[in-house]
Amino acid sequence: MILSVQRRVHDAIAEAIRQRFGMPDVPPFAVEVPPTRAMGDLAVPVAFQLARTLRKAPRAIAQELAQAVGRTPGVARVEAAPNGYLNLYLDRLAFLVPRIRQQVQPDRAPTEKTIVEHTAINPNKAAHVGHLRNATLGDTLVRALRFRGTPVETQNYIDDMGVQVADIIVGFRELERRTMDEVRQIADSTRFDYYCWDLYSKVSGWNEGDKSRLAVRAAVLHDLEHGGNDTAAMGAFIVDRIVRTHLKTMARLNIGYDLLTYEGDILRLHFWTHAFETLKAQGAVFLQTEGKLAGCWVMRIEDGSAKASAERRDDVEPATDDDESREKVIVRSNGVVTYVGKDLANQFWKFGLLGLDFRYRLFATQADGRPLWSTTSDDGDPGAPPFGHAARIFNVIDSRQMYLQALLSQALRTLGHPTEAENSIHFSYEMVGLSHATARELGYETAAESEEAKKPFVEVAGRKGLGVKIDDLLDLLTAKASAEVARRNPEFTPGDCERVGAQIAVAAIRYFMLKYSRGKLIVFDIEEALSFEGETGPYLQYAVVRANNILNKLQEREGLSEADVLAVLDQTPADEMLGQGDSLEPGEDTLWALVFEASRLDEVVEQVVRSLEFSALAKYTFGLAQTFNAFYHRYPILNEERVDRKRWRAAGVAYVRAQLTRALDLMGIEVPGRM
RNA sequence: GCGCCCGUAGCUCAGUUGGAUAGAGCGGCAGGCUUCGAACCUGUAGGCCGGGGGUUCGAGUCCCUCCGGGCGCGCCA
Repeated sequence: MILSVQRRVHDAIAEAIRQRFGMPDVPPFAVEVPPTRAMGDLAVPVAFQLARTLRKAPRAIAQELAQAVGRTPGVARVEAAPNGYLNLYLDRLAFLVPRIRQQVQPDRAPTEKTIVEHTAINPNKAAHVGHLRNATLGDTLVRALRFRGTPVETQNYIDDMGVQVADIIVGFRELERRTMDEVRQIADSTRFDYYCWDLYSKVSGWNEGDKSRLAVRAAVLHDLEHGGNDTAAMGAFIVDRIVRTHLKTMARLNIGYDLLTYEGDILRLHFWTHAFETLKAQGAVFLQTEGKLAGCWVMRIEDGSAKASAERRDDVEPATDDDESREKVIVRSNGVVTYVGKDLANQFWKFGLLGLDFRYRLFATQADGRPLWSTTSDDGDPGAPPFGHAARIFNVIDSRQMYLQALLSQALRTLGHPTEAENSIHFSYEMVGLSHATARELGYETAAESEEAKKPFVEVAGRKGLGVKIDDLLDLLTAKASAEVARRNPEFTPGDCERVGAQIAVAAIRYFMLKYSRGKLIVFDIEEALSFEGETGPYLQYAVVRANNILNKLQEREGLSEADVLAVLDQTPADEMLGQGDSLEPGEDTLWALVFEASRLDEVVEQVVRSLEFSALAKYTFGLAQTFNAFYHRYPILNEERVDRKRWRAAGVAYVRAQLTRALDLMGIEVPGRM
């Protein structure tokens, strides 16, 4: 873990600048990691920034600073590079030994309670690859925040009152003429989410067949909202069963939650009514009296996105109400609140600004033993932990909803909560499409000359039943991986193969979802996702498994445990680590370069949380695994004859293994014992 | 029409708050398993970073503009 060292170096150089150049205000500057270890372990380009104000060449400034920086703990020497960089070389042993012994914990950033909301799948059909990206990003964010010590609450929003649920009820009632008992029986005897997947696409077709049929759906929606009738009972049953299938699917991916928030409870506990009063009182919404929106309560949409409003300057004339200043309907003229309204109430509640709270009941106990709570409108469990009251909120939701997410911030600002508006973060990412090849495999043919065939991808559409279900994908990956595991490990039982195969499948799919930056549309292709070679999750697991094997063999053959090796490091000549050995080169490929790279995990996590760009974590971990693979191919460990080298290498392997394991855990990937 | 995102090697993509010689995987070519597991490693070829202006000591990265592609902009969610 390297952040603490970077901070120390930063402060030492800032102090040197103040002293040497008499600058009370040092401009912000970065502490970087230079491209190769030959150039040093840390680098500071501050001389370039100071060149103008000091009217000196960067090189001269760097040289003066190299002199002026006093002895800094952990830093062996400071050099001015000819081009003006300030390069720092760490005191390797002082840096490494405590880290290898796991005596240096990651810095705990002082942070306040954070809520991450993700997954939020409509509870009316099976989960597909689009949902997969959402849940993987959300869960990885949760893990990254926890890693740095941030208290996180993970919420999964359940839209149990929406059109999609209504459609499924219409399907059972109108298309299949099912009674409640029959629905129950279907749920007990089929993969219910798959059954509903097919039914939903039938209903969509039925709805389109005759527009008057939408009245049936409207009636169902009405009954759902009012409750206390057969429709609501059937809806509640379906939602409960589907939610449980979703949770099961997510559990396969090592994804869990703290709280399920039900839209129905937001309505029944009158969250909206309460929020509405506040919004009216503050003038955030108003009753439109003319035009086509007459009779609706609307919110005026500020021009520009959230980004534009964040950058707004007072000196800029606010865009005069040009054309039609746009308005978003919050309450329809028939008095029914829109989705946005309910979301506003939910967001206020998350910040503890609503003045009302849910009641809670224990919903389930998750695989890792963590309890999963659910909101309820009934009495609730008095022993439930406190929820909500967060200082920051991440809503993980694809970029198509940017516009609506911006409204949440806007409302908070209008209501006089600028800090909460700033901390109301839309974690936006691009959607997942299907490659034409994969769509074809799913039996979806596009006419050769159609508009759709010319597009670069095929859109996932639950409405049309077009999409790759997560469970199908996991089954496919697991089968493939299990077969490979069986081939390589003849002594494994079928159960072993299945268990390890499942771990490999999760690694493959989670890594695949994380390796692209979030602004990139993923064109999902089954062939590609099934790969276990090259830049994939299984490659990463394999590197750790190899490290495990090396350390296990050291134990078996020589009776040396990892602890034994670490214990004697102090008495072991460190030529190998210091780069003083005969056959060693100063640059890459050395043990030092490997363990130094491994120490950067905390720095990478900080960067990832700052940028919400998990591809950086994926690439870092892959690069570290690659460096490690190359290292042990080049330098023997068990078969090294010189005992000092052997010890240091073994210690390095142990450290890299620990850091890789942590990095994989951040991505929700487990490491099998063997594979 | 307005807003957001994308354009980097044959293909799929990385490229840190602007910094040192533009990287990786796949595919191609040439090598490496009696040694700590070849889901691996080594070497090699392959790039006007979509085009054009600008800011800067320095631009793949920031600004403007154009081109190409995607997504939003509903009394749906």
